[in-house]
Amino acid sequence: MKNNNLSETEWSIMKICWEKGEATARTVYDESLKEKKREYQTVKTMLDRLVNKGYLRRKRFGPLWVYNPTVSRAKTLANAIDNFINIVLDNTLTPLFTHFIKKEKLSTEEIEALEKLIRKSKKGELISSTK
Amino acid sequence: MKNNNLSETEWSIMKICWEKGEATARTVYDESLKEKKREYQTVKTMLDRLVNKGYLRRKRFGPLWVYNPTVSRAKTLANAIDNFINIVLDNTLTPLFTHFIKKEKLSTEEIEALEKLIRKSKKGELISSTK
DNA sequence: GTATTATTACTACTAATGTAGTAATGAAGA
DNA sequence: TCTTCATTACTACATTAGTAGTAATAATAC
Repeated sequence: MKNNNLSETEWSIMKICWEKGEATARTVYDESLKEKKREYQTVKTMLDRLVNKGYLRRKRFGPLWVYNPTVSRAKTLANAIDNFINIVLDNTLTPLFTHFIKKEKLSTEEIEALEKLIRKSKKGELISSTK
Repeated sequence: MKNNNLSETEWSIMKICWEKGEATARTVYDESLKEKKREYQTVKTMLDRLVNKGYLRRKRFGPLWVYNPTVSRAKTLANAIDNFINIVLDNTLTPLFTHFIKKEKLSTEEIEALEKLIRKSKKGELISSTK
């Protein structure tokens, strides 16, 4: 089984692809320049790798290829979050929350999401994660 | 500047080191077996790499080396979390919270931490993160 | 003190990641 | 149609990550 996780650079390319929906290599390249200086070929390679990893699909449009995501951003995010919590946090969320407490930079939107989370957890059957 | 981020395997080795405080290669190896089958040499290489990356330090104890962390787990976690939020989540926390809402598996301890977080964010000056 | 065992040091090899060059092909202008 | 420019295809190369083998050395058991 291969490791198909996204690398740092791949994330930034995927972000652009999700935003655009459909895009040519050129478009992605131009957009990616705003974030970091990279050669066109580098971006191209990333796109092709992402196709290989199954995150993107490409279709011919006359002479050029158009790339578009095969997986939703939400789904990919969900995986990444689970993965991160598993590998780094050892499946405990408390360090994460304590971290936020220290930083205490939450938008109203985020606070709302949090309150919703608490309400839901309190009334619903809550699966206590030991340790 | 080198990329000194911890890889997946390195995280699991570091976890053991943090837990033990001080440990010989052998100890770490034995402990790591509980989690996954690996050769002793593999673990040894990881330990040495972690020394190179500056996460571990080693001291001679007679004929053998004893490894111990140079950075606290909390600090390393904090970095990793920031990094993750930056790279994957694009600095928005909402997807993270929505993810938890979907899963709704929070321990009482975690809920407590969350409530504390909300209280703190509400009274303190809250820096609204746009987007 | 010699054989056996544990530990360390050194080395190797494959895959993944980040970066990019060059050749080939297709389109488009003159 | 010939030249030029955009795009794609193919290839390369250094670095990091994951895995581990072998040689050397130190300890320990008789």
